Amino acid sequence: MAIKHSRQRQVIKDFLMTRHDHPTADVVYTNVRQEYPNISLGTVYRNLTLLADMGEITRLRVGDGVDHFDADTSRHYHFICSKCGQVTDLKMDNIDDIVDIAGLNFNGEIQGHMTYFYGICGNCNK
Amino acid sequence: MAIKHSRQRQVIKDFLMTRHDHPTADVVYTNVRQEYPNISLGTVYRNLTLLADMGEITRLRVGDGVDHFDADTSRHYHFICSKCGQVTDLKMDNIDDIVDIAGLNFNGEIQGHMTYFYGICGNCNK
DNA sequence: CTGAAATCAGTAATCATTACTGTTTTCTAA
DNA sequence: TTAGAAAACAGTAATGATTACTGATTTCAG
Repeated sequence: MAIKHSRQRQVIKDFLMTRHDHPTADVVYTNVRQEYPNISLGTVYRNLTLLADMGEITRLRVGDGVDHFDADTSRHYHFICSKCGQVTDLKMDNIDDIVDIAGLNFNGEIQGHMTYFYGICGNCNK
Repeated sequence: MAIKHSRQRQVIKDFLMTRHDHPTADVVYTNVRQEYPNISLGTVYRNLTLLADMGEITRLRVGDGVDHFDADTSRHYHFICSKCGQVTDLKMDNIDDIVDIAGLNFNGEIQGHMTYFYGICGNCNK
């Protein structure tokens, strides 16, 4: 199943690259729709999954029951506000060494870890 | 809304305390059903949520799209196998200090973090 | 330029979870 | 002990995110 170029996938990725707030599939859909009025929600989901599988974007699961997507594929951490649900990037070093710590007493192969932080964001905290 | 005792809630919690594999609501349902044949799935969900809100059990979100539940409310970390989906406890110290690290350059109040590890478990790795 | 493969739009189906409703259970206080 | 208000229940319908299906359209190698 060789991957062929698709206008829709390009538009989706282009849109995602303009945003730094980790939109959900539905937000991607309604926005991309402005410029590509009859794109279908299924297409958005399929391409987000495809892009994520290809490593061109990242799928984010921050415990709110909805997947978020991020065009920034560099390893970094996220914060989700318990009040407004906003997802923001955190400026901090990677803590990959905790994978080693976790593996010390574990019989199996730990390939990675997922960490996110939660609390009240600056806006909601005023 | 004072909380009243309920036979069903007791049975659910009792069952959860016998398991150390972090079952999902559906697994709780089918098992509790053996001993309480006409308990409803809604009751299981309602009571799992209630118990979690009361802090008597923990709701686990390990990125597989399904909530898992744990009668062990002590702070500890989890590993989820990418192959079989099994969730197991990890024997390691807490790394709460990463909340401080994360908060260094962040404008807002970080209240906690959620971390889970993934990879291939000992069983699947054979 | 052609045709097989990939992708699409639109829609139906799935799956976990929550909401609703009329009935039953719990438990306080009379 | 018992009445009755509040809480919880069983059963079922609804929701919301995501995936699967289908016949039409697009892509692109030869």
